[in-house]
Amino acid sequence: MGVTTIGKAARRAGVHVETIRFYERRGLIARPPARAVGYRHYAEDTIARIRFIKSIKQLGFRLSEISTLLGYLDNDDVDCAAAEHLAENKITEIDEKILALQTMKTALLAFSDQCAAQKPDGMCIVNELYQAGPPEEALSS
Amino acid sequence: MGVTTIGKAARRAGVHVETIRFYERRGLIARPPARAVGYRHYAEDTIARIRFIKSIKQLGFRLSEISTLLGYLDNDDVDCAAAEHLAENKITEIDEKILALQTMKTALLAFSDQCAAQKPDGMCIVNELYQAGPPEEALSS
DNA sequence: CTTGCGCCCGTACTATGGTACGGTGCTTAA
DNA sequence: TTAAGCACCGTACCATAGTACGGGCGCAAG
Repeated sequence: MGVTTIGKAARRAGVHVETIRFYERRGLIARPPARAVGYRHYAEDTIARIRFIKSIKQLGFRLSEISTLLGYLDNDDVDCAAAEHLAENKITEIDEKILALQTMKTALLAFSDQCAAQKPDGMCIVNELYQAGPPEEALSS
Repeated sequence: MGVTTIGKAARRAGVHVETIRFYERRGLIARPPARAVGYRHYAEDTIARIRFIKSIKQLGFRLSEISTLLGYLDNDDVDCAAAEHLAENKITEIDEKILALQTMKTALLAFSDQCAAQKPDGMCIVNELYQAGPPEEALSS
């Protein structure tokens, strides 16, 4: 029973079988040393590695970034300064996304308000916005 | 000079030529009535429509959603209640995204702090996190 | 009239993170 | 021993919003 096949590994790591295979293709985890015996056998540290990937991913890192990070780890080449740097860059990135979303939200709220204010005549501002089009000078993509 | 070809239309609407063609394929805008004369000619309202798409997109709506909205508009089937509903759904969606990002940010900040605290021995917590793996019970995807 | 830019079209490719499929083969329990 | 159930593999596909490409023409200016 002790043989950890890909299915068991997937269950233990909390991912799908296909995800493990996908990570192998991407080079995030090594594929077990060929099937001399039959099926691939997954070692404990591989499972830990998959869980690590999963948890880092939840911090908003892309697989490509995780790949780089794992490269450092595999070479014992991670110091706190580098790790902090990664984290801070990601925080900046996240802040930018939040800001963009908040901008959208503000605009949507303003839109909603205009909608509510204009109800009496039954005509929605969407119609006017559509028929008029936004101002011509708003051309910066 | 008055002939608005796709290139001029694109410049005036603030998008790329390929984007217009892409929108045509998606059915967001009608493709001008074939080229009897030669090149396609873009009417003013088509340009306004593209600008409308662009501005709605900036509110966070997907092209598929914009497509639906345009369908309503084309049938004069938009009232304020429906428009407000769309906006509110989108706001909810945006709030969820913001929340997820803020969760990430909090975790990253905690991570950063731990990094800063552990500097003395030169070992980064990333290494430990990696070698230990996250707790086994964290299996809910 | 010819050069060259712009437009035509379908198709393929980009990034992202998987998910699905189909045919074969190993493995294990009844 | 045999059938069920995983595992193996490559490849194709999902959504998203374009972007790029290549070959073939139109059209206008010089």
